[in-house]
Amino acid sequence: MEETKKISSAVIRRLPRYYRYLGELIESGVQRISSKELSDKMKVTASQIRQDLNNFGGFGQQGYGYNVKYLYDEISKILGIDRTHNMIIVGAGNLGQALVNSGDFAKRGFLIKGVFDNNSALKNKKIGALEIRMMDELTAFIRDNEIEIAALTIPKQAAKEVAKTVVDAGVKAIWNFAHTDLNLPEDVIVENVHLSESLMRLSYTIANKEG
Amino acid sequence: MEETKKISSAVIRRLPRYYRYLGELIESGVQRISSKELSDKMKVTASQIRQDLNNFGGFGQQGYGYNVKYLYDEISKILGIDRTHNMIIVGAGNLGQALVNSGDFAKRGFLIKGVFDNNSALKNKKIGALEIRMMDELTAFIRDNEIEIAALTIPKQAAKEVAKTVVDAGVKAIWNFAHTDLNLPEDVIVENVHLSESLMRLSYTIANKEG
DNA sequence: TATGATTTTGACATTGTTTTAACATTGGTT
DNA sequence: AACCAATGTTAAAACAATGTCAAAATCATA
Repeated sequence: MEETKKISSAVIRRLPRYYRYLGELIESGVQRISSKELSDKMKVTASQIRQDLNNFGGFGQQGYGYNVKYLYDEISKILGIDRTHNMIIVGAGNLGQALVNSGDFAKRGFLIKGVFDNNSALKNKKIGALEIRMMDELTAFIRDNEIEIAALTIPKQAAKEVAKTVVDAGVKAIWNFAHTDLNLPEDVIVENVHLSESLMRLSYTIANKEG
Repeated sequence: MEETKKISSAVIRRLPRYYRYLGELIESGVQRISSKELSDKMKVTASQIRQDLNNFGGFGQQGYGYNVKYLYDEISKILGIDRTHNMIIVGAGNLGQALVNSGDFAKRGFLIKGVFDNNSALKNKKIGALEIRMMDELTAFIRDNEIEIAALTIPKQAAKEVAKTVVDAGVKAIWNFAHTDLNLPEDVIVENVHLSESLMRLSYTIANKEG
C-alpha cells in the first residue's frame, strides 16, 4: 500500500549532511531557517534543498521557512536513526578499534555490542569495556544479541567468507571496509567504505588541477 | 594547449574500481579482457565501461578488447598514482594509527612521512617506525618534506584551524576524516570521509527496504 | 597465407535522471 | 486587511547512462 516512489541515492547521500547542519543550528539556538539561508551556509542551491525535502513531505511553511528542530527530527526518522541499531565489529585491528572507541556512533544510536577477531593472541583482551571475542562465537552472538549491522574491518582475503557467515547468522547490513566487493545476495545491504579509492580520487584531483 | 573537456565526477568515482578489478585480473594472469566480460564481473554495463574509458583515450582494440596490463597502467596515470605523494597524518588516535599501520597506501605510492598530535603525552612515542610529532613542528615539517596531502583524523572542533594551518604551509590537498566541512579556499582540494554519514545511509537503507 | 565470419571497439543517438529555475500559492507579519 | 517572504510544485535545462551500429581487427579454416 505504501506509495513506492523510489528516492534517488543522490538525495540520500545529501540527507546526513542536512542533518549535520541542522544539528549545529540547534546547538547555536537557531529555531527557524529558510532554504535560502541554509543554501548559503551549505553551498548548495535552495532549490535543491526544497526539492530534496519534498521527496519526503512538506516540512516547511510558506512565508516562514523550516522549523529547525522539527526538520531535524523528521530527517532522523527518514534516516532510521530515531531508534537504536545493534552492531558488531569484525576485525580488532586499528581500524576496528577506532570504530569501537569513537563515541560518535553510539551517540547516533549505533550500539557496538561485540568485537571479533581470529587472532587468538587477542583472546580475553579488551577494547575499552568490550572484550574481544573469537570467530567461533560469531554466529551465536549475532543471533542472541539481535545484531543488525556488521562492520568488516578485516583484510580482503577474509571478507567474502566472513560476510557470508554474518549474513547467514541474520545480519541485515554490512558496513564494508575491506578492499573488495562482497558478492552477496541482492537483499543484503552493503555500504562500502573504500579508503584507498577515496585517496585515489583525491590523487586524481591533484593531478588534474589547472595551475 | 590541453583540451579541457571536463570529466564528470561520476566517472572519476568509478575509475579506482576499474583499477582494482584490473589489478586482480593481472594477479590471476589474465592478459586481455573485453568490456562485456568486465561488465559481467563488475555488474555495470559494458557501454558504461567503454564510455568511461573513452573519456581519456582509446585504450582498446576492435575485435580484441583491452590489454589488461596496459589499461591498468594507463588508469594509474590518469589517477596520478604513477608517482609518489608525500603525506602526513594529523591526529594520532586510533584512526590515525590505522592509516599509518595500513600498508595499503604506501603500496600505491602514498608515503606517510609524519604523524602529528597535540597531546604532549604522546611526545617521543612512536607508531611503527614513525615518531609522533607535536603540532608546533607542523608548518616547518610540511615545507621541509614537500608534503602534498594532509589526512586530518582529529575532532571536528580542531579541524578548521588545523586545515588552515596545513594549507598555509603548502599542503595541496586534505583528506578530511573530521565530521565537519572545512571552508577552505576554492583551489584547495578536499576529499571528505564522513563515516557517520556513511552509516546513516546504511541505516536509511535498512529502514526503507521492502520486506 | 588468403578469406570470410566473428568479435568488439569507439562514436553517436536515444533515453532517463538530476539539477536548476520559475512562479503561483499560502500563511505569517505589520 | 494588505503585503511580503518563502514554500511546494511544475517546467526547463543540464547531465549521465544505455543502446545501437559501422568500422576495424582478430580468429578459424582451407
